[in-house]
Amino acid sequence: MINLEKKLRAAGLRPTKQRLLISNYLFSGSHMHVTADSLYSELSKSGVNISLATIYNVLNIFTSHGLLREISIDSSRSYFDTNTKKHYHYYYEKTAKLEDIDIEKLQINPLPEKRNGFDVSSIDIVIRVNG
Amino acid sequence: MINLEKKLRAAGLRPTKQRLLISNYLFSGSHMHVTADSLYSELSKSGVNISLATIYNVLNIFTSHGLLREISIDSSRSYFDTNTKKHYHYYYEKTAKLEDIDIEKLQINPLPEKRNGFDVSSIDIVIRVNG
DNA sequence: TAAGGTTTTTAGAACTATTCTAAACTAGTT
DNA sequence: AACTAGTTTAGAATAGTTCTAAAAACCTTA
Ligand SMILES: [Mn+2]
Ligand SMILES: [Mn+2]
Ligand SMILES: [Zn+2]
Ligand SMILES: [Zn+2]
Repeated sequence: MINLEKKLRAAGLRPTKQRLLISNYLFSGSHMHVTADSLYSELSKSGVNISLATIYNVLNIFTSHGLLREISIDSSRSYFDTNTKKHYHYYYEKTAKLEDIDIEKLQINPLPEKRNGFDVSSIDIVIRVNG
Repeated sequence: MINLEKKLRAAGLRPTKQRLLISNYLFSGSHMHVTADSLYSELSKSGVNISLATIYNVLNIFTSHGLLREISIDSSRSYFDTNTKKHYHYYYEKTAKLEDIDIEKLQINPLPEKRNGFDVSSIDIVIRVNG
């Protein structure tokens, strides 16, 4: 968890108790996709009680500091992704779960870089499957 | 507007006054992307007063009957697209406006058809530009 | 290590997009 | 015209998220 403190400081964030607990959940294993609610209830389940306001604060500030990426999948809630590298997603409609697609697995031609003089800031691909 | 009545009947929907007015706005010109709120205020502006509840009802029922397609761009609101053919989108972040990308303009390789035994139900691509 | 200023956390209120409720109205059928 | 099922509506309810402002924690400096 000392490396988590470094990670937060490197991002310009104070390593508070709550941020470290959330980081420990999000960044200690493999990549994951969470919603505010799923994060809140997973932490609660394991005895970590952090207010929902803080969950939202931390998800938003982690996102604005590049530790998370926000994904629009469903207009009723936000997903946050611990994988901040470029990649795409499968979305399982029944379970509402996401799965990463490595960027090399899907070629896009031509890869757009500009449109009407504006830079492309991201390319979001979601492949929805009926399962 | 007689063709709009036919269009609604063909979709299995009663051509009520409100549905015809909304259809006239949505389906008489070229394709467009609306939110419940933009549709409500555009209609109001032109003197067509339909309750917001009906706007939502109609957008949802048109979507479930294949006359519209719902797009997730922003977790804070839903967009509805009068273009129901397969296509992709540019999203202008500053103006929050969408622009269609013809499916032939963007090649995806390999085009996924299945994942873990589940059929692909749609492929959503959004290219965000900073303008 | 103790202040002291600044940032963060928190409970609960507020906000906003959307859906629900149930009563009034309308469309299609006989 | 009367009947029935479907639709519209205002307003209430819901749910995800943000705001407020007071208390707590963090970090710098002495
Ligand atoms: Mn956010
Ligand atoms: Mn909907
Ligand atoms: Zn991901
Ligand atoms: Zn479109």
